[in-house]
Amino acid sequence: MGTLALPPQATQVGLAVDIAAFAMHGGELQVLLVQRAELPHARDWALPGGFVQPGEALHEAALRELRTETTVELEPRHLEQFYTFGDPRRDPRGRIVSVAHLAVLGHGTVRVAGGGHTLGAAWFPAHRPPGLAFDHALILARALGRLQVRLEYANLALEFLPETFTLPELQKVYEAILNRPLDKRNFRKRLLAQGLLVASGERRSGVGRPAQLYRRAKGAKAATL
Amino acid sequence: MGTLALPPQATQVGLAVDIAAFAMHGGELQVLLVQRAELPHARDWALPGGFVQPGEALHEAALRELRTETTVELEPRHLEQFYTFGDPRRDPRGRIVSVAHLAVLGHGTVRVAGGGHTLGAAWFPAHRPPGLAFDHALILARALGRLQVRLEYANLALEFLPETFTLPELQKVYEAILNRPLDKRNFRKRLLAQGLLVASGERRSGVGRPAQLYRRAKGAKAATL
DNA sequence: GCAAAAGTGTTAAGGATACACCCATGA
DNA sequence: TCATGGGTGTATCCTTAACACTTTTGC
Repeated sequence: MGTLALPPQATQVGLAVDIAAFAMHGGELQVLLVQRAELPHARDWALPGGFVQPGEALHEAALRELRTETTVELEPRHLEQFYTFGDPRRDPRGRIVSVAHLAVLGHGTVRVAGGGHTLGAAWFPAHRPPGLAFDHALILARALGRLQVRLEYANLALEFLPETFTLPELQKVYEAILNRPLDKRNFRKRLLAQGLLVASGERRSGVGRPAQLYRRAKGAKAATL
Repeated sequence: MGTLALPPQATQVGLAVDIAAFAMHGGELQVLLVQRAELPHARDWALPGGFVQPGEALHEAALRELRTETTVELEPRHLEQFYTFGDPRRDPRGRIVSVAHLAVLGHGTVRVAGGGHTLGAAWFPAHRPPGLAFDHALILARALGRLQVRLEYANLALEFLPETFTLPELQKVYEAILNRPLDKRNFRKRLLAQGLLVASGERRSGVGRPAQLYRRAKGAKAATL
């Protein structure tokens, strides 16, 4: 057997992950951003992210960065890698390649605080973010596109909501992600026809007529890949 | 201004690209493989690929590796990144992260030879490849899945064919990629209804009735992203 | 009883599927 | 004239989109 070391032509690069983490609140789709403490782009807002550690899988790095940079309360309900940004000049510090991830944080994951080497963390409207550091505006735009595509043929919308929810609430999730209104009757027909939802019998009261509560049907699995 | 060097926590990893390059011949979808000359996995077949060089964009690295390892005759008609494989143990030599690419090589790109540090290069049936080195069987499987998805809503099938082609030829491309037969009448209706093809007036003769030749309609753009 | 939000059905159009025979050419 | 592959049309089903009024509750 020969030696199993990295061959000499193996260029070493900095490997990072960035995470576009979404949640619903205030009836709007929000994205989680951190305020950078260091140069370059000090005090600018950016997607949470950082360098992958030795021996760490990519999705582990994404989870760790999310936790340490933003003090989110819950585990992401969905996490997937969606594109790798490797333009040699995307970061002025040198060659840093970023594997971008899309995360969905469930209902209630609203309180965030800066952690580690950031000045803070906060939610921003996903469809009209502030100016972002590096190429993060591009990364966010692609994450939104991916989220919209996933929504259609995975039941990803459920990940934004608590265990029980009403159909109007679910529709608001769809509308916030797609950024356009949907017809109420067609929406209900389509969702119920999929058989992924079951009525829980309870009703949620508030102003107006109380709404039927639903939960994910047994055997309906979360979307992966 | 502060210094703009890589921060100390930036783990350096080996960054590679691997390419699943497809073409049609013999009425079958084929994938281009190279035979490894070096350990690990010496003499095993693998996807062409290699390390990204400093200052080189990811797609440039993919193009370069394709050229130097396999002596293909033509530029790829389509090239896109589709997933990044970063399991810390995917390569016994150390931490090597691979950005996997999907390539379509046009008609006529059939003659290949090994180049650089490979023992050879050859085409294999994409749906039943030989045993592959590293995690390349997984990468190939995902590339096939992506190719099938792309086929539907991009006019990617045209990239497999010469400038003019017949509808039966185009149908064979679809069938080879989807790995199932399609109805001739429905296929023709659907493709012609899209308005992406125009008859060239010429006909191609052979055994049986000559077939109408088509070409891509002006203004029909190649699929990207 | 009024404001506010939930819930409900039908129609029309377009797209997808299933299916069998005739046509043009070369040998 | 026969073998070979190219070319054509229709009926059905399903999915999607458009569209307005009634019901239930809290105040």
